[in-house]
Amino acid sequence: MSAPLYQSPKGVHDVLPDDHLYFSFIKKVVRHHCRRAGYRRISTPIFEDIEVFTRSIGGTSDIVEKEMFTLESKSGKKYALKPEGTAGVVRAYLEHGMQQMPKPVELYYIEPHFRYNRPQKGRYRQFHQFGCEVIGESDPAVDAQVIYLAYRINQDLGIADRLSLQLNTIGSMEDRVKFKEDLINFYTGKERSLCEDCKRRMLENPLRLLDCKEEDCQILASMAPKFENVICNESKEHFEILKEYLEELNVPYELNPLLVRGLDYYTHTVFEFWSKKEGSQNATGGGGRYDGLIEIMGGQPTPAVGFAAGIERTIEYMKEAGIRPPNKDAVAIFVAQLGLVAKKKSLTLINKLRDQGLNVVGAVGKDSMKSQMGLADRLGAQYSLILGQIEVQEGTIILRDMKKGSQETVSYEGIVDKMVELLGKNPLANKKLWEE
RNA sequence: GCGAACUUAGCUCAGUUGGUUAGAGCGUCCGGUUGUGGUCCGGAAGGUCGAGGGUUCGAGACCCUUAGUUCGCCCCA
Repeated sequence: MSAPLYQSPKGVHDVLPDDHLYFSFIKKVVRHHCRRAGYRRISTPIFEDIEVFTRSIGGTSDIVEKEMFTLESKSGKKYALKPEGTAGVVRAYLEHGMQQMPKPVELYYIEPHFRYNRPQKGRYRQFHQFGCEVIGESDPAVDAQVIYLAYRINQDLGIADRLSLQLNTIGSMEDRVKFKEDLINFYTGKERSLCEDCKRRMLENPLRLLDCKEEDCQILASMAPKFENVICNESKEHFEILKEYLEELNVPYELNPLLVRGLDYYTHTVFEFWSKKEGSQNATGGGGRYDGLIEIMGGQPTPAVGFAAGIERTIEYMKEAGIRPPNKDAVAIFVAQLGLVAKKKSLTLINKLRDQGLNVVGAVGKDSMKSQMGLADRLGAQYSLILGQIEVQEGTIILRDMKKGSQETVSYEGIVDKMVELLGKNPLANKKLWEE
């Protein structure tokens, strides 16, 4: 079957068991750190009224212009699959009156997202992000703590030193409007010296003009108006204090005056985690402050900060770093059996072992000892328990250490306790899972 | 959305200037006599060479179309 009848659509992929080891691990680390910092988990729908996104992200952003998966109901209502997390969280915040909650409101999410763009490695049409939002506090200490949380998660995932934190401030919304005007004024009349891309950038995203790699454009960029001259004092001060906090927290960062983010709602602080390696799709995540967004979405003016990171890209970097997540699926015990009576008896034994919190697999549909042991080996079982007709009669069972290759015949009576002793007690054993 | 490369068994890849029944390694399954794995030996299954069309006596190899993947641009997760 070299050409399967069906395959997954372009740019979307199955998450296979081996990759779920990474997914589960990342989820665990994220939950652990968010919980400790007082965040609570939120999930928003996979699709929303399209305006939730167009209004928040900004009509001229790439995401809204060409990367949204749109849906239309039979009655003509327009929806879009969520391309990022913040818009939906803010919508939920306002819809459920979370303004009433003690401030700041701290929320985190681990969710699939969708963008209709041309797939490449690390850039898919369905991808997963974890992220967090802190709503209702403007103090730069919160920015610092959000950045620290992201950094700390990267540390526990083993990729912190492979990433560099790029940091910048983009001022208030007014500052940026003013700066864009200044830039356009400066470049007007100089279009002839610009490359084709920059001519387009001038109309679509003037801030990107400063970032062009063409030599002529760089010369012009070096003479262009400086953002420092436009930025308001409040934003400058906010940024200065943030940098001090980051130093106090020992979070290394690089100032990057050219860092701008693709979503319109950001204000003041912006940051991204970039790979230290050369490459294009190299940001694992990023975020920033969005003090204007809640008002844009119909709420009271409310300051907020957040960040989000891509799980697929994070996994890429973990693999590069040689990080192997723990395998909670590993089989501890394989139960082999011979004869009908033994098979029947083994079914109960398997369940008793499982109830002790052990991962146990039994042979089903395999009759020869040889193929059963072969299976135990390939499953990577630490121990095999062998129950045959003789053992059933004698009230014994064979316990085989697969790694050592040695085995002994022990009493069937105490085998469950013995296995628990050998493999370590599981705190969840014999306990209702909903009890703390 | 633009430019380019790639696409042969489950996986990683061979396949000489177009020529007989398309190969290897790994993996899978089954054996190497009585109830035992990982090594070794033997055997088997598995491919209409991404799909569709064309050129040719003849195409995995050449041409066109299409799909997917990857790289660059754009942008970001």
